[in-house]
Amino acid sequence: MQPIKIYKTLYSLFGPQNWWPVTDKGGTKPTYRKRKRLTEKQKLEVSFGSILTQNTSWRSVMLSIENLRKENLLGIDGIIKANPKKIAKLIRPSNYQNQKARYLKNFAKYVKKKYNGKTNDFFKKNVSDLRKELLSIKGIGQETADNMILYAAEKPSFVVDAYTKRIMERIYGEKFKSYNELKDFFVGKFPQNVKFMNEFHALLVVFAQQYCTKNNQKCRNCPLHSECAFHSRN
DNA sequence: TACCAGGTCCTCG
DNA sequence: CGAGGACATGGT
Repeated sequence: MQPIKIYKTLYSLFGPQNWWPVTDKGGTKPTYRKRKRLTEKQKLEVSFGSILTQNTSWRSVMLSIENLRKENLLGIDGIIKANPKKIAKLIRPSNYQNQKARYLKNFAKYVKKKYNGKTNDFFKKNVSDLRKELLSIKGIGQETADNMILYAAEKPSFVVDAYTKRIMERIYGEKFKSYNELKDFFVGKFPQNVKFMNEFHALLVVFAQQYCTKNNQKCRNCPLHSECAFHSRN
């Protein structure tokens, strides 16, 4: 089964996901809504969320984001000035709070230093350069970098996460040793446009959570059941 | 109770 | 390089 067919099947089942959830003007929490274009503030919120959601459920991350907003800390300058312990306390719900407080500061300091705090200028760069710069920041690994490129900078990039790995290894019946090996597998197999890549990744997440679970207890009603190598073997 | 959740860094071989 | 440990909360 081609990746494009996986996409079509999941899309017809779940519909558009409209990622990444962000807070609208005057709102108090991130929501999934259709939006034409992100404001600079929203791009920053997506960036922070990308870091906070590392190995953590989105539900917990929302609490952290709400906490940060209450203290007016969803901005470059705010994070730079804030005491690390204060940040850690606010983002505690999303786990690894001390580490992630550092990561947020690293990101903010980088944008401040290299782009005078203008997140928009940073995200205007071409994908290749942007990715390199993101990866140079301690706390931003490959997945977080791709995530920011796709959902904050709104440029084409394929995000590989634990869900993607699990799904693909089951469907295709082969192991992918590294992040890049899995990413390379998809090269040339689907359109390289933002909308498609945005929805594809989001759909894979929803699919993994609802059907392709770790304990494979939900295989029974799986929409990709018949074309899954894992299922065929069992 | 244990296990998992939209990873990354560091160290060691 | 790639494996293995640290990080260290909240939900089920």
